Amino acid sequence: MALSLSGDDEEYDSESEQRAANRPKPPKMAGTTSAVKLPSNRSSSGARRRRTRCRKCEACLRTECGECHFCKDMKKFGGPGRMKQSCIMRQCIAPVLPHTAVCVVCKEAGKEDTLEEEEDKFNFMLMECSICNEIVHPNCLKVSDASGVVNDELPNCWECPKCNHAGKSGKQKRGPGFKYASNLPGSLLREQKPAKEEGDSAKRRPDRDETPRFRPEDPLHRQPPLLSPCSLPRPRPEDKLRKKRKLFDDDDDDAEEDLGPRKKERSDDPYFSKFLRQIKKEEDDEDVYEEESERGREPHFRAGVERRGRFGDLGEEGEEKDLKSELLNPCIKTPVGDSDQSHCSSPQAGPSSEGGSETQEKGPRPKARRKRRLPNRELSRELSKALNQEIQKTEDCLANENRQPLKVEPESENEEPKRLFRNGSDLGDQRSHLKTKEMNGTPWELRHFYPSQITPLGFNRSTPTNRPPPPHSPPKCVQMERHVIRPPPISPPPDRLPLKDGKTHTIQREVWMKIFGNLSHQELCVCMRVCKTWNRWCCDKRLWMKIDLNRCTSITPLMLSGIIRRQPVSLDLSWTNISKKQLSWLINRLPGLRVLRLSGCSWAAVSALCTSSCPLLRMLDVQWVEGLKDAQMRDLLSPPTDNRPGQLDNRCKLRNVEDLRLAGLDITDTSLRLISRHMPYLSSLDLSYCNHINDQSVNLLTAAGTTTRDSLTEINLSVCNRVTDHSLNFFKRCGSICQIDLRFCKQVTRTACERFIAEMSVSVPFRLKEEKLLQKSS
DNA sequence: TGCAACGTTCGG
DNA sequence: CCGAACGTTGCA
Repeated sequence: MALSLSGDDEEYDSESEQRAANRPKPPKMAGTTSAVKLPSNRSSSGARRRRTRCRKCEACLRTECGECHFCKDMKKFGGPGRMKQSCIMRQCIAPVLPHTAVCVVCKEAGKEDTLEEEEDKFNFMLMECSICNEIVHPNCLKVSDASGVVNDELPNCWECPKCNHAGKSGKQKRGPGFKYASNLPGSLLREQKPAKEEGDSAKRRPDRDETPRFRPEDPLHRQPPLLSPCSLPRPRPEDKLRKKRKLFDDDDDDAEEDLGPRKKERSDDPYFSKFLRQIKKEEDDEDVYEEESERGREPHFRAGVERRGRFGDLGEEGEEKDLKSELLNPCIKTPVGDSDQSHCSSPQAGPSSEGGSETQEKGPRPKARRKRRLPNRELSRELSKALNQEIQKTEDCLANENRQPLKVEPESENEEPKRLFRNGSDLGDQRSHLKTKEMNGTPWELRHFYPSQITPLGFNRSTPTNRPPPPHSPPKCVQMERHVIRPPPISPPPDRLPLKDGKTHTIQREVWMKIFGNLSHQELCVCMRVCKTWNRWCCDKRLWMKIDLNRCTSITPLMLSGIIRRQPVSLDLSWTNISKKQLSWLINRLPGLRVLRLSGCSWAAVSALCTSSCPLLRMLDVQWVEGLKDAQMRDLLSPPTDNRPGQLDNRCKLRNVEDLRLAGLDITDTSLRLISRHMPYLSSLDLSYCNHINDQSVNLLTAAGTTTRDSLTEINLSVCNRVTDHSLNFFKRCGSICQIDLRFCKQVTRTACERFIAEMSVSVPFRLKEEKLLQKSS
């Protein structure tokens, strides 16, 4: 077999062949060293060589989390050890060829380390073809006119000139980092269907167009109320949409605007412009930079993201859409291409392999080029690539050293996918759509006002149908679920900004950080596009303590990865269509999360909290969650069901919650009992619009022996129509209560409030801040 | 030699 | 289709 590995491979290879032909797998064959089975889709000459950890990337340097599925399986963590998989947090980002790999031609190992010139390095490094699996030194190939296509995603991986020239279509080869894809919300594995791999791009393109992944009506159906219960009316998404969308367009027409901020800075401000030019890497790779930036404008963001970003101070709005996308997707705008860093790391997650074939040679010399084609078969693929691109480029690239002296070239197909999402109609009739959602004559938009903002009349959500339609669970949305999202980076950024001349900028990182700290998220996103160093700096989690995706109608994998990358303390996913898998995945990777807002999401999604542990969570907002009733509250509050030895944790998963928002839920005293029992630190409780809440409920919360009696400082019972004056008596026993909101409680009278104030005045002075809104004075 | 874990198969 | 299982590889 054309395998460039150590001698013993021959046998196993033939064995593999046999196996492949004789499936199902025969029972253990004694005496043979059956090994790597060939992929069933194998259409080419060699068995694929297993890759191994790079041992350098952040993932490799991590220790096992001890909590993931695979860790729990490990013997060292008390598991049976059957799964034999690496910790999810340790999935190598840049799996390398094993040391034993040698060139199929000269039988020697990679020699790039012995060389200085970038080009030599490339010519003497081992490259494994993702199609025929041959491992060769590019220099050992005699193919003259064709060049190989380097797979950005994996070190030492390309489509060799032979295969490339023969027009074979490649399969995406991924390393270990991808192998658990099938176990994660973002599986990529399933995409590698052999049957689908074949076929030319010409065929695929229409294919894709026929099945747009983004259906115009989807976001409409899922449109949450325009007013959140706790805020002023927000501008309608469509108001800004046109403009914002345009920011993301990368059509030629729009390119100028698209590049907007950066270009402007560079041209308008001579100083800044000069400065930027000094930054190492940018100047030499101007084209690359541009291109990467363009490329970075990933199409899917144009799709679902409803641009109502509230990142940073969004008073100025305008570009929230851009912002939100960028925020979560900063790295893909990262300029790369610098020969000393970018490639490097190997798994440059660039768009890779399969897909179209219209790449063009730029120059004669580089023997290989980076593949720039966007896959045009499935959106999921685009997304996958974009994701990997993002992650790998910005994070890991910086960490590794492989070098590939390749040139980047423009890629026309890049623009392709975008069209899918630019259908201006997608959000076009939101307005009319919303109108159809009016209930009981109350405009949709008004349904979620807080009492102070609405007329409570007719606002009694007494039946489930009166509930604001929360988003349905996300449609079976391939693009959202097929992603490998890697753990957040830990590597410290450089202390100083490297400049082109080899020196570094005089201002230290911490000073820059202070400056960045004064910028809005929107501005940060712009800064992220300046250079890799800024990109990393601006991603510092201190700058992203709070991430707000409220009402973002489509949570994409890129967003998820962006979130993980920033490790926010506070995350607002209200009124989004996040799925259970996504949420679960997120929570498990946000160990420092303190504030989680999920209002208006579906119970299907929120139920992710049942299986995930977030011990640090202090604030949980699940108001208006569709389907969240007593039974679900029990699931939410009860200890994990996994009681295998070593997994036992009888404590409530939400035991540290201090602020709980339950507005608009059909919960009864049953839930309140659980809350009282399981949330000893509960200080603020929002039960507004809960129609089952009555005096007895208040009695429960304030009864002797309950922790809530002493811990509660704020309670919101507004628009709870079963609550009467009598409840006020119960509140007298609350030691710490500071605010009682009884606004729009039909059965609560002002007189009773005044009486309460009078009676309490002896010990704790209260006042009426508003009608039926009692607040402790001073 | 033993451990970690890759990549595939298989069962639900 | 998904995830558990496991044979075998790669390396210290």
